[in-house]
Amino acid sequence: MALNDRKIQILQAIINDYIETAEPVGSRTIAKKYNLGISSATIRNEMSDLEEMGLILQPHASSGRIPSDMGYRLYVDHLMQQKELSLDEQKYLQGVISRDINQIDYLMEETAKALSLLTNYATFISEPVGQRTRIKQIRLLPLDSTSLLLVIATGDNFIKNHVIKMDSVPSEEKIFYMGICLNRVLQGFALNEIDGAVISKMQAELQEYQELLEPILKAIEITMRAAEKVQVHMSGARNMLAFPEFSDIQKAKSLFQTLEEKDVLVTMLEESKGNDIQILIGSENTVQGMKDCSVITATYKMGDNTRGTIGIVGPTRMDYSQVISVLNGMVQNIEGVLRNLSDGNNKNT
Amino acid sequence: MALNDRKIQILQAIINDYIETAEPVGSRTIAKKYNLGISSATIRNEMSDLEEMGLILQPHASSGRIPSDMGYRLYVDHLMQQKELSLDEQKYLQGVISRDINQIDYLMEETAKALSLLTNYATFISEPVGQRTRIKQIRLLPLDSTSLLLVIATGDNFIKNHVIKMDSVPSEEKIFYMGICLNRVLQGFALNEIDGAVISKMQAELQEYQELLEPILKAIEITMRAAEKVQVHMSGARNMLAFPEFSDIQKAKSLFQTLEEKDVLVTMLEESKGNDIQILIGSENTVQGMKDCSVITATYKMGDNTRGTIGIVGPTRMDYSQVISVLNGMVQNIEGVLRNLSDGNNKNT
DNA sequence: GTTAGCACTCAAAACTGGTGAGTGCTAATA
DNA sequence: TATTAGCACTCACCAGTTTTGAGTGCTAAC
Repeated sequence: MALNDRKIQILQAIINDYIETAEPVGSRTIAKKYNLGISSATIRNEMSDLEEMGLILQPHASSGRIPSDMGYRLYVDHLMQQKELSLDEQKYLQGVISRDINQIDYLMEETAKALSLLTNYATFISEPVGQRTRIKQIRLLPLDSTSLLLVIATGDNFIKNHVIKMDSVPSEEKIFYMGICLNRVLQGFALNEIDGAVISKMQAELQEYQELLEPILKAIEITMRAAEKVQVHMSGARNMLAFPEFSDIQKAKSLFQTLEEKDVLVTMLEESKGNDIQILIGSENTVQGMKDCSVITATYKMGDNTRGTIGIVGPTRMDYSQVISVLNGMVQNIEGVLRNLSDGNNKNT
Repeated sequence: MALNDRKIQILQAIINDYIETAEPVGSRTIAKKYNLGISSATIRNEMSDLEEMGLILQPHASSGRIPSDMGYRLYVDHLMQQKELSLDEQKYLQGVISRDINQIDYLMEETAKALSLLTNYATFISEPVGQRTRIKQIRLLPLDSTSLLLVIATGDNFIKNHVIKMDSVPSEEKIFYMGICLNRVLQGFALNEIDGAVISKMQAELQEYQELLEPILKAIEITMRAAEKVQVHMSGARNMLAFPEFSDIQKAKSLFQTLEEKDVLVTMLEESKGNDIQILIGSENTVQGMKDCSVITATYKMGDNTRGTIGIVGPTRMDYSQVISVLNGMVQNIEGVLRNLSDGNNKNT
């Protein structure tokens, strides 16, 4: 059975209508609303074919049809046309980032909020991550008479701190010197590369402060492990409650459970990293609890190999083309802000 | 009309039953279940009085009674008896924190998760904050040929970083020296105290690096503003969906909206800071969107004046005494972990 | 190949009466 | 005088029935 033009028109009509109304679409509706020049009976015959091909399905015997995941896939891959952002939306996008945001985590927070407001779906976003496993700079600073601060910058200029408590802290100069030594030895290393050889080297360099070495090494391990953990921000989960798909409390609850699991979200974002735009429809999602949703992800870049990912979660009948264009717009914007932030917003103003 | 013993017994019965079942409680139920030695008719008369006093109310003409906010208030203030933690719960509490958590934000995250699991309500928690507006130590570190790292430690050992971009970064020694100067001048100051006098002093000290002063000052401002913003972690919002009170999607949505607003949560926690345990019942909440809920907050301390707050949100018929005992237990635990974390978990092991 | 027409299906809405948990009131009782 | 038994009444809820309407598939005619 061939997927001729007319079948495609009908499929498109069904998808458009269902995205809009969330109600199964019947042949008469299509005949009346989209004047394809054929009668409802003919549409019925075609729909019967489309169902046989697995592109649409019937929730129950005497109801209209809804698109299947496979139907959406066909739509997304071949039928959908890119939507342009409305002026309002463009303006809003600009507005959200025009404020001088200069801390990455606020930028993430604001972006997630804006996207969930703009799309009415749920949004999650991971911060830009590059060479985060590798030590770029490592230093020590005195805080007070019993605490020392360990500062580690990773390859992607991500900074992580750790306060080390001890009985008494050496003088400022000694600490400075220790930090320099530490840095000389460990610069460029990843945590799993710090083996016996490296440690002996450190012992040699820091001979005077043997007793401090152990707590410092432990602090480095803790800090690097923490640095490797990627932060993810989530917003707009409540939007999902507005969709009839989730008026069943049980379904809503299990979706919310998934959305609260940051580890799961990170994994999802990791998996799609690299693709400019990735779309996973319903059952295509590997994560349980997302099988009733579609997830669209977009990757943004910040120089080099430093990247982050944005994900939008909606019902399978989400407005794919709108989400994609908003995401594209937002990626542009974030990249702009990050560029501005990383090469000197301090110079102007 | 006096609130005699019998009335109190009846009120208590109504509250207990309603907390358990979420169904309006009738006179016959009370007569059968709680043998107070009086007939349902007598109970009806007493209930009529209790209603007149505003302690209970009737959802509709021929239904049983439910406690009013005022009724809960009386219960919480005078009738409720402290519940002991079950062994399982005590064990769980221990287990949650026995893992070696050494980053404050993970501790917050884990605590919120544990509490929402343990109580089946929603939990939010603010990190320990003390002298966060005051600079305790300030330093500069070189990151690479075009970026400088500003590190600020505030009075409560909270660390905040900021990467400053510039055309070229001076030598390590010069930066070290600049950092020391900066520290000498600014130590002990709050952002709003850095006035003309202080700035001229800095200009004098850093004469050689006039052109760096402006970006550094700007970075200090940004960083201190960010430091002042208190982080809050939220968990278990989905639990609220399990309660019949929120089976109305609209109500659920507006509650979720409030729970997603971190600023609102911070305000709520701030307002209750200082009180060991604070209970706000239904309409007593100033925050719109929480008027159908009760919020119990507890303050935990970390030496000096450094404090954080935990909040538990549930329906007004929440299990107050259980939540209070769990909160008390958790405060003990957190304080333990923080104490351990701040006076040298690095020494042992 | 297309369409009009018709019998059929089935979910959802509207209506029905019955049930039961609750009330308030009153009169009898201790 | 406080308590209680008894009774009429209310009203949400449930189960069953009917009605409605949007939908289908099939068939015969164009």
